[in-house]
Amino acid sequence: MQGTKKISSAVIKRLPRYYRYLGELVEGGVQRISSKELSSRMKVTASQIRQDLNNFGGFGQQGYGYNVKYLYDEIGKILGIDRTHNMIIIGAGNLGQAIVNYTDFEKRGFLIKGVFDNDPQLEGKEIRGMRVRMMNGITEFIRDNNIEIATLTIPKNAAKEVSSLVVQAGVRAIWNFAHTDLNLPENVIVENVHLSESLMRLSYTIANREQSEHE
Amino acid sequence: MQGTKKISSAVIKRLPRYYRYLGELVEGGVQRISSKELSSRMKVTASQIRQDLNNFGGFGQQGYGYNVKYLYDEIGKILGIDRTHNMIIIGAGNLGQAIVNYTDFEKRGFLIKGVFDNDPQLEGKEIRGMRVRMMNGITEFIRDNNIEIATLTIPKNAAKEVSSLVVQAGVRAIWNFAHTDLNLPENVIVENVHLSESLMRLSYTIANREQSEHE
DNA sequence: TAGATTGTTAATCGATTAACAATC
DNA sequence: TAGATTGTTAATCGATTAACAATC
Repeated sequence: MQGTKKISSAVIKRLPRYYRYLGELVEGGVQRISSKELSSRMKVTASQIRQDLNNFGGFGQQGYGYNVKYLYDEIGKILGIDRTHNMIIIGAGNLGQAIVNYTDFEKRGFLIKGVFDNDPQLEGKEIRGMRVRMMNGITEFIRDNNIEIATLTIPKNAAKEVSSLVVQAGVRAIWNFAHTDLNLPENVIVENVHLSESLMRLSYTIANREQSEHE
Repeated sequence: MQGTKKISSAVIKRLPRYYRYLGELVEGGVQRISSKELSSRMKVTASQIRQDLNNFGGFGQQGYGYNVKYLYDEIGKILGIDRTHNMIIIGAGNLGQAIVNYTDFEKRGFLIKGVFDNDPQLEGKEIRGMRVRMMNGITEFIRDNNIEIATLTIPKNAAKEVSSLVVQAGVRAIWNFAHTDLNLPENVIVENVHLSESLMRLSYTIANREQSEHE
């Protein structure tokens, strides 16, 4: 329902964090909250919260604030987690297993339908009740199970090839943990999680703090 | 050496990606590159590359471009990976194990000195030649081993307490995989990796693309 | 009603892109 | 030298913050 206005990626990056805080408030039994109160908890400006939300419509009420549960649900809809998404994990190493075992994703509607690897030693291994499958049947699996998202927890040298393969089989989005950029058609959605880059940013900040401390 | 000018976080976020691309060029035996050529590979503007680099000094040469190896090394220094960082992993579940087993971090100078958990069943378990330790000795361990970074791969309900504990023991930076914000003194560096938020951004984009496709 | 707080416009601030003189 | 490409200033664009009228 958000019309034609383009939502900036800065806003989209913040949405899940709003959702998390509102979820905690719901759990805590809080029924209403003002942008001011929420801003002090989240350490952002109240102005930013109101601006962000108003990209999607007016969810609050003057003089009252926001109904926590309602706003939580609305942001859930905006984030597209009011429905389920079929997902596969490619790469059954520790990281792949960690994602399969983290049940919160399923709670949010991301249904893990299959786990794949190319190591014959892992074939049939059970991870949270799911047998690891070999890569050869993956195209059919994607079609038969209406897979929307493929999570890549594989080494970087295999990532470009595997991502092309699953996209051709019909996957619409890639959650990419491989330490490389993928080269896919424009209409394929890619969300990168580059852990080594995250660690380098941490390292940058350490190096930089030290410097100012020594001055 | 970067003087007093404050570097924007937008620039810092891009630095590791420059470093990755330059590393690949070094491996590929490429000796020089222009901002234009790099920009077309990385799909950013040449102007942005030159602006970003000039925050830290002039690394190029008019009419020539940049020496790949030199620029790679210089960005490495800026990122603080020209030296080693002692690190511990708290939480020996799949995610913690994945990080311990991912040897590239060690190659970049992030030395994993210990792995901790509070599950007695895991005590002494070997992960890449390292015994899992119980939490009770962690304060001494941090002091004795000069630990700079603590990686938290533990559930969110434990994260705030554990992070305070290790900070008090002398840790300067937290690499936080727990799905919560930590509440630490200003001088402590926190780098968050919130996987569920990443997945929600992916989901947002899916929901949003569908909409425009249907119009 | 009076007080509170939103939705929204205007002002400010910062980041990106364009342009070009300097110079290798 | 002529051509290429940087470093850097200026112009543009976008995001954040401030302010306030609308209204619950």
